[in-house]
Amino acid sequence: MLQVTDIRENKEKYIKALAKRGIDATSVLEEVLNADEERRSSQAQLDEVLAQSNSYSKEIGKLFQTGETQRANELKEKTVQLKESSKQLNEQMLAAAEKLQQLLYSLPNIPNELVPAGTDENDNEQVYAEGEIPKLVDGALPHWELAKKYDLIDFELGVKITGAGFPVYKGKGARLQRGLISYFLDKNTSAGYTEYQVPHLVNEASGFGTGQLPDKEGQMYHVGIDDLYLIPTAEVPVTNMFRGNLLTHSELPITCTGYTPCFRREAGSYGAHVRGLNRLHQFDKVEIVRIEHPDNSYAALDGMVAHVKEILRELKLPYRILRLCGGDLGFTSALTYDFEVFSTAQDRWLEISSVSNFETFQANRLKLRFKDTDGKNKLVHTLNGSALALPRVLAGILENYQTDKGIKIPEVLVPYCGFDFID
RNA sequence: GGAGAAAUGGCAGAGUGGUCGAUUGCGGCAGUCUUGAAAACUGUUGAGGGUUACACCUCCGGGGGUUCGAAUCCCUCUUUCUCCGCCA
Repeated sequence: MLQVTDIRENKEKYIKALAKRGIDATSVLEEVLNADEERRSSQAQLDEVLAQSNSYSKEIGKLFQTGETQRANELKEKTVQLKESSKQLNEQMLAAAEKLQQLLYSLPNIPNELVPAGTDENDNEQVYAEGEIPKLVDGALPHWELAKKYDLIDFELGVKITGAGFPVYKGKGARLQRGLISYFLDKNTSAGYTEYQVPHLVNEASGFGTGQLPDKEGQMYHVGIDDLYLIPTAEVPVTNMFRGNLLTHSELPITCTGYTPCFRREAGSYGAHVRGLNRLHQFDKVEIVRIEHPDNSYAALDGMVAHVKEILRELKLPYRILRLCGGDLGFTSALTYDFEVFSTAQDRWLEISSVSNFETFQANRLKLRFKDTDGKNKLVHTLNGSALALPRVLAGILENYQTDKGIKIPEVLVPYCGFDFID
């Protein structure tokens, strides 16, 4: 959520920045400032009435103590009217505050200066690429056929017990998944991230905290009877562990990692691009989350990018890094780098990680602050990234490591899998 | 699921209708001492809104009520603890 105090002072900056997302925010921001003005003026009037009322009360107390009941009762009558008007003003103030809140909820984060202008994924800017694209054998298969051929994943079985987008991993396929999760967690913890196991369902307040609610409600599975949401990413429970906290500056940075399944309804897209592991309703992901001092958040973002790079380098997968353009940037993000692995058999890039700095956007909703060295309470910066999302990494491994005899296992994963070849 | 107790500032923990936005301890910050650090001592320190700055307003788990006045009394919800039941 954007900070209204900052909008008040830098309206033009916000209009300019949001234009990068293709949003003309001129009139919305005008409404924001009007609602803010309305809230403040009705609050000021209310405060005045309450101040008067408070001073009467104090006086009445004193009068009773000195036994001047007559005078006290006279004053009591004066407070009746004040009460009535305070009630009215309070309603006015709450209505304006609510309106302001709704307007602010509707506005996405403002992009960082580095974010290129653009409308969709075609305008994303490639900033890095590494790894050789392998030459595959004749008749190389896409991963969904490899999965079937070597009996690694059963998509139909998942359809039977749940529905499309809920695959069943089997045998070496299941073991490879487990190996990847352990490998990722080990990489993250040895880079200093603390491992967490968190709930896979969260309450409404957590959904609001990280920005999934209210604008992306339809993307989460909702358990109505208990009013809980299945998490779309570990980001939600992990970041919300710190909701409402006031940290000391010496506690920063806080770095967490966690493996969770992720649940996404993602309605609306069909065809070859969602075949196999390309898009799922349930998938596994290892996430890294950082809570940072504002001065350090962009250095931290670079550090996270370097960390993910190292993992992909070890896996020897060909990948590239994109800086997302304004039109493709997530609602809550100020700057995002997407990592994509090249799927040779499909001849296309698959997104496997997204690393973002949210600056104060989440922290403002979360009321997650720290006491800085100057004694002032400030909002922290939150960041997170996938390190990594499993299905497409698995797809990339299966496709890029295939030979005419079977599938090789990347060297670093062999100790985690207990085998080096799938045939 | 049933019965009882509780929820207070970053943390711990006093406070049962009127100088209580809250005693105290720890922690934090600043200083003295020290080559430096620790210890000790001194000072300072809740959050939010509002103001150029003050003033002022709100906040003692959430919501509602009683009262001129509520951390304090009443209702309700949530959570935690103890006991019982059930159970991986």
